[in-house]
This record gives sequence, C-alpha cells and structure tokens, in this order.
Amino acid sequence: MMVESASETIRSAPSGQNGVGSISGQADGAGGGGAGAAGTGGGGAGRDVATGTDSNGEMSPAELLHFQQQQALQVARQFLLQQASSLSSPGSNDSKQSASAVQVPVSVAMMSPQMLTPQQMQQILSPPQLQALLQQQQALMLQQLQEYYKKQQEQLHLQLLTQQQAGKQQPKEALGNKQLAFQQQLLQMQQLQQQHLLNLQRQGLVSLQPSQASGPLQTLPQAAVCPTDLPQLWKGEGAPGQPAEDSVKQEGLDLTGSATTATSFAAPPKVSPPLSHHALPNGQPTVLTPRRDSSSHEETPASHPLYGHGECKWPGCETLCEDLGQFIKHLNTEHALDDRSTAQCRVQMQVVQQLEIQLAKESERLQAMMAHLHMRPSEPKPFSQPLNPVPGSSSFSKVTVSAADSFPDGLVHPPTSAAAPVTPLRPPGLSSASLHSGGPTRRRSSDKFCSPISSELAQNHEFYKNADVRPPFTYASLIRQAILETPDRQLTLNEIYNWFTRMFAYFRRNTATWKNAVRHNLSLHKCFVRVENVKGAVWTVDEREYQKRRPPKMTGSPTLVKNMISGLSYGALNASYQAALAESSFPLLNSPGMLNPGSASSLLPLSHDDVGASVEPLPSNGSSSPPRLSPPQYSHQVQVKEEPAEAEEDRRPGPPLGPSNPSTAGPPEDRDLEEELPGEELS
DNA sequence: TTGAAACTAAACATCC
DNA sequence: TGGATGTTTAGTTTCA
Repeated sequence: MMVESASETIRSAPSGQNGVGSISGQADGAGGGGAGAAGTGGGGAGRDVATGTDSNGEMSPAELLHFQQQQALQVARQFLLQQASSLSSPGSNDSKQSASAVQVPVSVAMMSPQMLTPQQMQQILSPPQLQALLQQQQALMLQQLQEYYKKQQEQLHLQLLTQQQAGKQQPKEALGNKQLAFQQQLLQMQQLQQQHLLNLQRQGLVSLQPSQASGPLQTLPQAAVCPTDLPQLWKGEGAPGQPAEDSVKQEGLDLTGSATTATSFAAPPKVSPPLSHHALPNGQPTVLTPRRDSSSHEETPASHPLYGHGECKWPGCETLCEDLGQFIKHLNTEHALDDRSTAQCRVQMQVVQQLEIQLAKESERLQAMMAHLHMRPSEPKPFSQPLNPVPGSSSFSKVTVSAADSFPDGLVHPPTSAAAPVTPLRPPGLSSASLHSGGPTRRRSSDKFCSPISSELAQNHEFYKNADVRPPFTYASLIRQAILETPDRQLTLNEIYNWFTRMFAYFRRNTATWKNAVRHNLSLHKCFVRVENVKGAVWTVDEREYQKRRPPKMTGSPTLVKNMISGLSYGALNASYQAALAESSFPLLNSPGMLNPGSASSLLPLSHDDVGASVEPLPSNGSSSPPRLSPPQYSHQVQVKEEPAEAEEDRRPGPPLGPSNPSTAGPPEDRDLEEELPGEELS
C-alpha cells in the first residue's frame, strides 16, 4: 500500500523534470504516449523487468525511459523501506542491508519524502549532514538516470541485433526500415539522455550562484560532489564504535583525497550503479576499495591511507594520533563497524563513484572536443592537473582560476577550463589576456583586435553574467557597448552601472573601484560625450572619437595581421566554446558555424564594436569594408587598410561611424547602429 | 628600453 | 550634509 502511493509520488518527479527544459521539446512528441505508458509502466514495473524489456519494441524511447525509471524507483523505494526498518532495529541491520543492498542509491528515493521519514534519516545523520547528503544524492540521481539511459541503449542495441537476426527471413525493405527505426530510436535515446542529464544539472542539481562563483570548486556542479563540501557531510560524527573485524576495509576511503583518488585510478566510464556493490555487511563494495597506495602523495607518510600528518583522515574525524599504532587503535575504536561508519562508507563510495563517473564523462567530452577541434590527442592533460597559467602570463588571478575551474556540466564553463587543450591554439601574438583571464589584466589586445565585444558578449552572456570573471574588455569598450545596446544610444551613469552589474557578475563586487573607473573613463575619453537630457545628463558615444582611439600600428604589419587573424579565430573559438559550455554544452551552440574558423563570419561582430574592435575601422581607400569577413577576407582587408584613424576622419565628414560604412554589406543590425547613431547627439 | 594605453586610486568640485 | 556625479592627476601595469 505504502509502496504504491510512494510510487506515484516518485513517478511524478522524474517526469516533471523531464518536462522542464529542452528535453521537453523532444519528449513532447512522445509525451502523450509517455504519459500513458507511464501508467502502464508503473504497473508493469511491479511485474518484472522482463516485462519492460518485452514491451520495449513498442515503446518509444521516452516511454522506455520512464518505464525503467519507474522500475528503478520502485526498487529504490523498497530498498529504502527495508533500510529504514533496519535502522529502527539496529540489531538486525546487517543481514537486511546486505539483502536489500540493491541497485538503487538512496538518492533516488530522496525524491520522495514519504519514503523515508526525516526521523529515520536523522537517526543516521545530523541536519547538516542530511542537507549535504541530500545535495549529493541529488547528484547521484543524475548518475542513476544515466545508468538507465545506458541500459536502454543496450536494450535497443539488443533489439536491433535481434531484429537483424529475425530480419534475415524478412524482405530487405522491411528489415531496413526496422533497422532505421531502431537506429533512430537509439539516436533519440542518446539525445534524450544528454538533454535530460543536462536538464537535471541545470535545474536544482547544479546551481550556480554568482556570489559563490569565486572559487573554482564552488562552481563545480554538485553532480561532481565538490570535495570541499564533503567535510560538512561528516562533521559532527563521533559516535562510539564497536570493534569491527573489517574496519581495515574502510581504509582508502579518505574523503580529503577523494578527488585525487578518483582521478588516480582510472575508472572505466561504465560503472555499476552506486549501490550495486553493497555486498558486504557494512555496505562496502568489494570492488570499491580504492586504496591510495598507488596514489599516495606527500600527505601519506604513514603506511595507512587513512592516516596522515599525524591525524586520522577518516572523513570528518581529524583526530590527532601520534603514531600509527595509536591511529590503528583509534580507528578500531572510533570507526568500527556500526551504522554510522557504514553510512559514511556508503556516502564515500558514492562520492568516489560519482567522481569516477564525472571523470569519465569529462574525459570523453574532452576527447570529443579535442577531436572536434582537430587537436592532437597525443598530449592529454590530466584532469586533476591544476590550471596552469600560461607561462609569462600574470593575468591568472584568483578570480580567473575560480571560475576557470568550474567544471563539467555546470553552468559556468569558463574558457580557461579548456585552457590546457586550447592553449596550443592560442596565436603567438595573442596575449593571455585574451584568454579571458581575470584580474586586472590589460586587455588591449583582445579588446582591440581579437575579441569582438558584442559577439562575445552575445555568446557568453550567461557566462559573464554568472561567473565572477572579469570580462576581457576595456572599460571604454564596455561602456560603449552598454550605451550602444540601448535603443536611443544613451545612458545615464547609473544606467551604465546597472548594465555592468547586470551583465557581469564580476562587477557586482568592488563597486567602488570599477565605478570609479567607469567615471574616469567617461571623463577621460573623448569618445564619451555627456549630453544634458530632459532626464538629466546622459552619456553617448562618439564613434569617430572612439575609432580614433584605435591604434594605427596594425596597418600592413603581416605579423600583427597574422596574429589578429589567429586571434580572431581563437577568439571565435574560445567564445563559442564558452557559450556552448555556458549553455550546458547544448549541441546547438556547438554548431559548425561557431567553431569552424572558416565560418568565422558568423561569429563576427554584430555591432560597431566588432568592426572596430576586430577589424580596423576604415580602409583609407574608402573601399567597402564588410564588417563580417571570413579570416582570409579579413586578412586581406587588413592588409589593404592604411592609416585607419586619421584618414578615416579626413575622409568621412559624414556621420561619425567609421567602421560602419553604409556601403558595406553589413547586417541590418550594423546598419541600424550606424543610422541610428545621431550626429546631433554627439556634438 | 620605451612609449602608449589601460587600470587603479585618490582628491576635488558640483549638484541634488 | 551626504551621496551621486563628474573631472583631473598620479602611479602602476601591460604590451608592442
């Protein structure tokens, strides 16, 4: 009875998540049928797994997914019920746990509050632990879903093979159609999997708070179980223990080294569901005894992996032990086999497994990215390797690193997260500043010829909005961008402030500094014109003056041109990469147009700034200078260009819009900018 | 090494 | 009077 009611509760959770976000688009097609199948699947779940398998042939991927979710959730529910009852009767927990240690992690059941009462949970964990555990297990749910997807894929493959066998007696056409249908199903399943996972991550499972984006690991998605958060999971633990014969098995579960541990032993991408290895009475999987012997670093001088720096490294313990013997004694007394230790081990197991999965996923992603970017896969960089600031670059401030490390599947995917693999692409003339490094880096290069501000902003809007990363643009270009984004091309100082804070998480702090800089720039640069308006003083942009700021040095310099072109390509690549990551790696944003340097035109600026920033303002010969050029064209254009600033001014008595020559075949947006930039405003 | 540009910080003035 | 706004200067950093 209770099982059934809980089943309904659980059933609604994943489907609700399915319906949110991008996945709904694809799931909609099967949505109606999926809903119907959910009911059927729910009933079928009680029968047997084989039932679901049999009906797979008729079920759509979405239905299949839902059906399997129901099955798993039901198993999870039963598991938790048994576990809960065993917790209330500690005397017999071992046998029950071992018997009920089925494939479903607690995380799945956590979706249904009815399944395990808070009191029952609190018997094991303290409130902070519960909270942390909840977060972690939400992340684990993600993993669980991934497993379901994999199962379904396997089943589809299986069916495909079966159909192929059976199809030998069938007409060729029928077989081809069936195969095609299966392949489409498979493809759809894969897409569903990706989008569903991304959705889950984007929703509550992965939350990025701008104010917290200052640390690399803080932005680490919860799916990755940030190691720095884990101690919280263990704090407050101090229950007495009883001697346990297998306490030794608990070694290797060093929480503090979970990350390194996870990366030290290469975990196969395909791992069993989290609790599938709960074969031992204490919940310790036999396959998961990640000793740190091989990965023993400087922190493990003693022979015991749980002992280091004279203290117990049991998660949350940190008890000082003078020597190994004392530690062993402490281990046997304080961390013996009991419910608490068992629970801790489970959590640690999940942590490790989650990290393994995360590592595998990121590894695959990196390989795919490198393959896509035609990079040499022969120089793999370890994931555990900290971000290496580009040699010679002092620009990697803490801010940069903070956002830079925010890792997989999180909302924040700063460009520097790919700094290692992408570094080879960085053109020699392009400074590291253009790598969106944070800190007070001078950004002339990226600002002026490498990184079109509007396009980059457009592509990385979410990134800059959420990540505490300093935008790689000068104050002047940012101010100009803010002003040009408005319909009437004018902003009050306060509105400029608001634009900064709205667009960039970085400018939500240190307000005194950057606001002063904004005012300073407004006053300093002639390109910013203060106009008395009805509503007070507003600031406008004098494009002529702005373009005059441009350094004329680039003219005809092959090196500069080359660098600039490379920088443009890189900038485009980098920007698109950021955007794609910031958008949770949606394939759409990885469209060829984004990454293919050959189609860099699509990345090129949508506004003056792009023209002005990435391409020198105007050709002195007055020839048309298309604001969007593919790199070769771009190169040619730049080489032709001469005396950009002065000549431009001499030749253009008209509206002060140097780069946006009306004769150019620029996009409407550019034209609008040109035309709408009122000359009277600038005077 | 040098000059230019950008950034930061600060002082000061004006206005509401 | 205090805060916002605007101007100016000085020192520093980065890069070509």
